[in-house]
Amino acid sequence: MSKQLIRSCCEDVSFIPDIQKTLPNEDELVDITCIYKALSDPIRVKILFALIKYEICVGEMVNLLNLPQSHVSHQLRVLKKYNIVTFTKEKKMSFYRIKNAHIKKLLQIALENVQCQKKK
Amino acid sequence: MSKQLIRSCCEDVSFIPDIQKTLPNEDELVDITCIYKALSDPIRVKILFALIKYEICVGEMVNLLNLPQSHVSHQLRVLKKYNIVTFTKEKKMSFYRIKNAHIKKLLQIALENVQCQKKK
DNA sequence: CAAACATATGATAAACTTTTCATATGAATA
DNA sequence: TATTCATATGAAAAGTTTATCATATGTTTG
Repeated sequence: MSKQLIRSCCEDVSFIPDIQKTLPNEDELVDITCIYKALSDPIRVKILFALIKYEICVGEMVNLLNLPQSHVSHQLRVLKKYNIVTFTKEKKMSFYRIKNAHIKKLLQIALENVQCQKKK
Repeated sequence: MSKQLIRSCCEDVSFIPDIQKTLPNEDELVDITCIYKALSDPIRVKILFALIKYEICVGEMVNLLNLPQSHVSHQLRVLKKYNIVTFTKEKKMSFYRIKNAHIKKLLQIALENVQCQKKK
């Protein structure tokens, strides 16, 4: 399934220009990193797995996670800042959901990887 | 394409038991978080994008990234610790590669997301 | 329009990460 | 076997993130 990798070694002919061509540009790298940073906390990941099938208000997340309300709000702030979630206000409440299908896919693949590794 | 989300609100009937059933368990959550933590630094992400098509020795990464060798080694240590990369020793050198296809997919999807968002 | 409620924000201490320099390890070659 | 070279490790300063408390904002209902 996986293609043969080219070997780039500091002693041989340099592949560095070829490698450079395959890399995302600096802005893209930073943006990619921000997505992963948003996903690198267990509370935020728990919130996100909950949001795969449900649209949830902050009070309900507080009940689900058993954490102080301000802590939940701060975590949601990180997720908003990095464009991972969005929300709708309705009555006094804010209902959060995952912003797009890529994010759901990232969650699903990481879970698959973890479950796969466990088997070995 | 995306199914309708169920709305869970702290004022109505509680969906919390249903939500709990959909969540990964605590160990899985931590392991998932570790993958994202490993990917949440621009230098590590740059190394990983390079490793998608190439198997690269430490010295060559130093040339590619223009960073002190010890810095590159420390970053590789993080990637090894979280099971993102593996390596083969040959002569004096260590050649690194991405551990599995899930990791490559995570990189590809985050890049797609970033490129998609930019268009909007 | 005042009280109550849901959510957001700010400040701060504690915990963790990143980066650097110096140095250790261990393999290969002279 | 001594030297050189490639990589890894350790310690420490600087920077970042998380968790908490207190409080602010803004909407709704009495």
